[in-house]
Amino acid sequence: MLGAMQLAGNARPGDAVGNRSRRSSGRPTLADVASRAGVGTITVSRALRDPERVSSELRERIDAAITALGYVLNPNARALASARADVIGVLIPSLTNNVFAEVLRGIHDGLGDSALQIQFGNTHYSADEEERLLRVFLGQRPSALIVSGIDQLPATRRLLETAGCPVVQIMETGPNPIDMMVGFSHFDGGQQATEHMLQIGCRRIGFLGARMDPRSQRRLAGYRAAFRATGVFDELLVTTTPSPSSVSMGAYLFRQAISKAPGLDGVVCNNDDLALGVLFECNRQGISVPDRICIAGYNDLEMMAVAYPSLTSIRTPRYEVGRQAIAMIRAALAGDRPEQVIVDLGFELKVRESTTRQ
Amino acid sequence: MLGAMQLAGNARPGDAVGNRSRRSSGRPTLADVASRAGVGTITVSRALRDPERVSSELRERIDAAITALGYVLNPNARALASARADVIGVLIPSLTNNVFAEVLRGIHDGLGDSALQIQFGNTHYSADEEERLLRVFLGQRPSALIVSGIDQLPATRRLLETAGCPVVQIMETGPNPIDMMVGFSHFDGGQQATEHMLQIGCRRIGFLGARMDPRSQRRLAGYRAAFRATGVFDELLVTTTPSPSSVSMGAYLFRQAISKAPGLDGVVCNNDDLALGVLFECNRQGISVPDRICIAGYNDLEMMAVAYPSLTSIRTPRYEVGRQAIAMIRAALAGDRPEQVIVDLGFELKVRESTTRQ
DNA sequence: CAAAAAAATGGTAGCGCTACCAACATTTCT
DNA sequence: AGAAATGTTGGTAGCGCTACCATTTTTTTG
Repeated sequence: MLGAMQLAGNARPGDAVGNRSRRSSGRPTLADVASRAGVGTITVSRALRDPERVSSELRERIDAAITALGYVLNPNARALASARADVIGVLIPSLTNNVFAEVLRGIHDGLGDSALQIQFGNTHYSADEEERLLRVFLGQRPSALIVSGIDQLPATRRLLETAGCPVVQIMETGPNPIDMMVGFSHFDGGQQATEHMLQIGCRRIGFLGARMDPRSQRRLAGYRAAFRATGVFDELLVTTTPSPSSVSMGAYLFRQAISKAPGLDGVVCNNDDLALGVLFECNRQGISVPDRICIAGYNDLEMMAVAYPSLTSIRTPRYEVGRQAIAMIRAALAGDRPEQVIVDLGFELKVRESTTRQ
Repeated sequence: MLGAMQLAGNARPGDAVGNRSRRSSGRPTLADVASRAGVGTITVSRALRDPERVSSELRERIDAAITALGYVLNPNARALASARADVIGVLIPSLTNNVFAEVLRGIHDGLGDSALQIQFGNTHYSADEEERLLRVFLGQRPSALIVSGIDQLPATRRLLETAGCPVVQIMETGPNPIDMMVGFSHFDGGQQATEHMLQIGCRRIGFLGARMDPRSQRRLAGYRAAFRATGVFDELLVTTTPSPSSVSMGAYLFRQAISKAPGLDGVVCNNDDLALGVLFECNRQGISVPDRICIAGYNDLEMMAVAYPSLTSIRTPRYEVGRQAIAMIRAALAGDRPEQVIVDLGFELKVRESTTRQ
């Protein structure tokens, strides 16, 4: 087994680190670096955390010792001693969702060369699972927490409020932030897409929604609001399912919608996967897009602009949400908490061929 | 700031945990649980790790104390004391890639209710970044490591060999595993897709590839091999780019291919995004699929079956790779290392409308 | 130039847990 | 019956680091 190879592999002959006690990991420690550099352990610790506070001469000797020994700091020991881990806990509802994958990418990029690490948890769109994971995370005393949405359970909210670290709610904005917020309005997005369709002459606009998490619900609410102002609404126009979203689900929901809502001339979709499914189903049934059916998606994934016909969508700043969340956390950890604790990054309606009638 | 709220929030009045030293975190510790239950600390520790080894009477008293105090184990202290963290390091080349998102999902599901946590790193398809992240991970003495592919740098490989924990290379299989492997053959997949197209009568089959990481290279090699056996090959049929893959890149590469390789009658794509881009571009240019151009993708994402026409693809067991990797790790950690250290999960050619000519 | 302030460095005592050994209680064996 | 094996429990000494203070050195100030 590999287990046996560890000592053999790590014990460098001629090294200052000789025969240690059985409990030791065999790796060089801060004390090893200190004795090799001829300084106290605490000075090495300082040189690592805040090089400015150590004279340049000692700093050089310490750096040399670190590279000579191949020293790597033990984050567990640091976390234990300082009662604070350099970890940001991130709670995301789904992994297979492109949208959150891009948020995660933004988070990673925002970290840059900071020592912070990401620990992330997948809540599977379950508030209970979110609370369970949060408790696990809090046990590690994270430096900061990022949670998705604004609909935490009351108990979860209390946990977050007393977490003792910066907390950022992402993907949405709302009135009562736990601490900070970065997102955009899903209601407005749903409304704007629908208004656009009404404007180009659609009258019987359906709404297709899968999963129907709180953000989807708000998009649907925006859709309804657009009708209140302008059009004639009919409950049969709304077709939703609690099942997860997918391209095939888009095709399925469209088939349902078209059979129960006669005269349908457009669909606003919960997200881009559904919209793509609708497009394929229209192609398959020989329904012309946009002449007979207009289509709008949500999120503006990369494929939307390439599709034929290209698909109208609401461009959401997913990557930017991740970056901004980290920027706010880093500012807060550095001591200068942003005075703007609710950041609305907005969205943009991208009008394309699927809603362009001449 | 929230920092100030922590003590206020966590100090439950009337709690056994009273005025602790300033350094303490304020949370109940193992010792608090032990004294409340009237047992030694080590017994609580055992009750937590291996309940079977503690009498049922003490176990109940300990459980009661844990819930009464709201005790949460400090993983950093555990990791420090046992020189081993309950963490599995996962190194993945991309986050925005659906394929790896599903592997990650499989990994998470495979974990089930075990105490293991995932720490994952994004290598951005860079071997140097992979090595850097690996060093960071090794500093935490993970319980196991999962790395993508089989093309690690020699130094990275050495680090993994001496990591002293189970290591699983995923997504590919090959001759010299560092420790264990779960994957499938990309060469065979590329070859099989190409052979299928030759079989249905295509003669001038192009290969479109983006990113061209090692796995893509092997798919391309399989494509070439298929020609060696049957068809007449022409280097102009291959169109690749080091840029990341995307649907628009598929459309772009197809435009290139069709202009430089006259008589093109089919394309084998590196992955499904490219294939979808090709389909859209064909639609846009009025090129009939499959009558004039046949299309095959790779991975068989969910949308492939729904597209119109539906798209042929190689179904790869991504989710299963993640699950299997964890299963092997759990077995190894439990002491019974699987005797089958290289697991080939295979793939399946899904023939659909885009390569069906009557 | 002495006194005060600031900067640089070190010693020591934990952080909360587990490895290791020891002690005792209980069962099984000869 | 006593001896040996097994099971259960606890004490103690760290794991590798940082907080807190003490000490020494350097700089600034009146």
